Amino acid sequence: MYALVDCNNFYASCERVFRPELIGKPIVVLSNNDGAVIARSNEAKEIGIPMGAVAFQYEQMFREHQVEVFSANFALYGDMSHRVMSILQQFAPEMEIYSIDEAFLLFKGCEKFDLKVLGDKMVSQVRQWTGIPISVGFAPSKALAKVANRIAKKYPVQTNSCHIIQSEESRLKALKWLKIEDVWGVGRQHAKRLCHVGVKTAFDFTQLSDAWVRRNMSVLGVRLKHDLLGIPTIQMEEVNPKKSITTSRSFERNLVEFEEVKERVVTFMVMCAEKLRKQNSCCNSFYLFLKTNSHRQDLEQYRGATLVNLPYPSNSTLELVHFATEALKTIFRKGFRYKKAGVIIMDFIPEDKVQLTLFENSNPRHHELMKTLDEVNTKLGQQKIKLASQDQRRVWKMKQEKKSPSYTTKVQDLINIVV
DNA sequence: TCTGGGGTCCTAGGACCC
DNA sequence: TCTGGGGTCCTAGGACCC
Repeated sequence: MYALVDCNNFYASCERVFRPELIGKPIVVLSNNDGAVIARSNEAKEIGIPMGAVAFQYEQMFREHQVEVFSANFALYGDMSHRVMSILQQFAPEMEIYSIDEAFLLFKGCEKFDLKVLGDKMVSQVRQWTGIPISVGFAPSKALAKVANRIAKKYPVQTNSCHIIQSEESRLKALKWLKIEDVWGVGRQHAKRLCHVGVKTAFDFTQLSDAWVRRNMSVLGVRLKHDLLGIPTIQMEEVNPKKSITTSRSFERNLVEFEEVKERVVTFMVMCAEKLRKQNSCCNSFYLFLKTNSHRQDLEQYRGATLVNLPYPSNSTLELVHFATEALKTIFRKGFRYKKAGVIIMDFIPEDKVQLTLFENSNPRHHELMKTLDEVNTKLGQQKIKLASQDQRRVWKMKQEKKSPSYTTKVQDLINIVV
């Protein structure tokens, strides 16, 4: 049996752990630059605030219902996620961390255990040790565990936040209950097409022929169908090193000057390179893009992008920044108002398996330099040592007016308890 | 004024090989 | 009437996830 464990309204719940007076009150968490709603407490959902709501369009609603608004605090969420995962790990022989707030557990060889008892214990222990509410779904396949989890989340009182799909009867009942657009792996496009052929529920989907599903939804669709039939087909996945690393941001205002954009692009590449070294890889190529604000029909639009193949694999910040700056020169056009840019590094190889080239290679002296740089920045805080080409004035420029303290990752932000 | 960020996988079609 | 057959690799675009 598999379990899918999912934290309820995760970001909102994290904020609530340290502000217990907000229990029962509507909370929303905003994206970077305080742009859009990316998490909502149940109370906020009930008021009718949709996912992705644009913050400035909902200001009045926030005021009217006294919605507590938070800027995203990813340091807090990442740390809370880590705590939850480390507790879950103790319950099953195998775990796959699927996202910041979800994990699959595989209970291989645990046939003697009473899953309901185990599930209840997960819920109460995570709640007690971290303050985060979770839901648990058990089933014979990953896709069905997702379904079971949804039921647990939808009916927390009846299920005690833990639902099990094991019998054929419970499987059919669950699939007939689940709308097709809510099935894991069925997005908007597939839902539309499925609707056209009369598929309304997950059960209807399982009645389609493999051939039709293969033709219209590729092998992924076929795997999903079998998983929903109760034949475990979607496997547990190992934690693989990343295949690409992205750093991109919308700017808090439009940027016009090359130098301004360059500063940002350099910083994005610095951040990518740090993550790249953390997984002990070098990259062979990167993609650089910049764009104007596509929401503004009144302004002239431009999207520039370029794929750069490096002459040699590298993870040196100095080298990568150099190539990024050169690449930016080729796509930057004067006269546009830029709203967003980003760097995606890819084609990784392990650091210790770099093939030397005949004419040009990564500067070997950079290796030690980067090691020292990473050590200093780890010890003394991010961006303590910067390149001259980065912006020297401030680290964060994003609009983040309602950010909560980093309660669990910064000593200055620890909560005080007065007895 | 104001609209997120970071990933993965699959497929079709073109270019190329012998 | 008829124009070989069997491959690989790469890329862009589309779909999905959180």
